[in-house]
This record gives sequence, C-alpha cells and structure tokens, in this order.
Amino acid sequence: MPELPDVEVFRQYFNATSLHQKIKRVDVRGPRLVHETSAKDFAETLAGHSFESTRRYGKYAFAELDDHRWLVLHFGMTGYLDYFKHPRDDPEYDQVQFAFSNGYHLAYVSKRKLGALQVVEDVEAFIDAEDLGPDVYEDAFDLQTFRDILRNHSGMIKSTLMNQSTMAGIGNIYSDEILFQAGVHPRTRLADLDDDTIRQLHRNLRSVLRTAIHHKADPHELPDTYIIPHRKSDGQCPKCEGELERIEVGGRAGYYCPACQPENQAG
DNA sequence: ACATTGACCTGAGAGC
DNA sequence: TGCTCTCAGGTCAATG
Repeated sequence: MPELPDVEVFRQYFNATSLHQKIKRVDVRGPRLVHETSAKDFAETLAGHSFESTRRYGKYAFAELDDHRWLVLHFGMTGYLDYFKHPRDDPEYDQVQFAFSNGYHLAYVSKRKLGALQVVEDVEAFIDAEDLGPDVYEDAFDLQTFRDILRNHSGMIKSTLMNQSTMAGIGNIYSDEILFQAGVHPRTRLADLDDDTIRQLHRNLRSVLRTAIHHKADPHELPDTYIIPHRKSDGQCPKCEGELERIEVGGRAGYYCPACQPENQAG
C-alpha cells in the first residue's frame, strides 16, 4: 500500500492513537529494519519519551518526540501500523512494537521487511540527505512547479512520476491511476507532452491523491471510474470496458487501457 | 541523465 | 497435499 495516500492515512492513524502517551517499552523483532543504530540503542532511545506530533513527506511519516527528535517511518512495500490493546491481538509479522503506559501497543507491521525506522534530529536534513524532490501533495507543488520539473527531465512519464528524487510521494499504483485519469500512455516521453496534457496530469495528480486520502486509501472505496480496483490481468477498463493491458515501464508492471490511453496522443 | 538489471526479504497464489 | 515458480504497492547500487 504505502504510497503517499497510504502514508498520510497511517499518519492520521498515528495521530488518533499514539500521541501524548509515555512509551514504556520498545520491542524490536526485526532488527534489520532499524537503521543507523542498533535495535537496543533504538529501543533505549525511545523508552520513557512520548510522541507529540506527526508529519509526512513523500512516502515517509515522522513522529516528533517530546525531546524534539523524530522517529522516521518508511513502510517499504508491505508496511502498516496497527494499534491494539491485548497481546492476543498482536498482528502477525509485526517488526517493532511500542508499548504505551495506557496499556495499548502500536505495532509497525511488515511482511517483507523492506521498510525502515530510525531516529533523527532534523527532518529537513533527513529529506535533504535522502535527496527527495518536492512533496507532490503540498500546495507549493503547483502547475508551474510540475511543468518545470517535466520540462527539465527526459524519459518516460510513468518513471518520472515514480522517481522520488524528482517528486516525492507517487509509486507504481497511483502513477497508473493518474495516467489513466489523464488519458496518458505510461511510456509517453516527457518531450512529447504538450502544455495542455501537463495541465491534465497535474489536475488529475491532485484529485487522485486527494480522493484516495479522503477514502482512507481503501481501493474498494474509490470512485467507480478508477482503474486501481481493476489493475490485474484480464482487468476491465471502468470507462470503456475494454480489456486492460499490462506493460513494463522502468522495471515495474503497470496497467493501462490502450483505448483510453493511446500512444502518441497529445503532442 | 536515463534505462536496465539484480539485490534486498519473504509471503501469497497459481500451476503441476 | 505439497512442491516449485512467479509475482508483489519500494529503494538502492552497478552497468551500459
């Protein structure tokens, strides 16, 4: 799940469950997920403190501690959060567990252990060090910013949307949705995008992310016109009912509708 | 600068 | 049922 909308929902979930409570204990079951320090040091660093606020940048969530350091959460391909009370509700594949003084627990769960957790002093410095481009959900990510980025890079649109150094937040799933809503073929070269198509992409980028967040990033709750619930082999286009096609772009499998997203369209 | 490939890690689902 | 194979929403490094 974890692209920008999912991570934003995780952040809201964190806010609703895990702020302003003393962290009694931290259990690290997947020590390799802890970066920059040992699992032991990580646990000892957090114990006794509390989380006071959160923010998100791209696919990263950050939780501010009462000493103003930040817990960084990255979810890889399979990560999510689960807040529960009784040990019997402990989710399978949980990698890190925070035990709060109110008796509840927050679990960072990941089947594939591709995510990462660490504590940093400074979020801006972290974003800088990770070489992340502008967050695509910020107000500052306006049409002008988007157009400038596309005009200063080359390559295929789907790869560009997914490149976190170019712009931060979009992954494989939502790039498919944005391209579908804009009627743009995933392999379209940036040089072949005219201004009107760039405007369409920007407009749809914003509306897709906003809509997804609004629906808690739950694929089943998305509008009927979205491709996400249909993106599998033999999937049907929700607009023209034609058969979707699978395509490899930049080593990732994308789905698109050859009728609604023709090659060599605008430009 | 961009594309391609493999690695990381491990479970789920399909096919035999 | 059990085994093997392929694929999976992310990122990183090496190579052309």
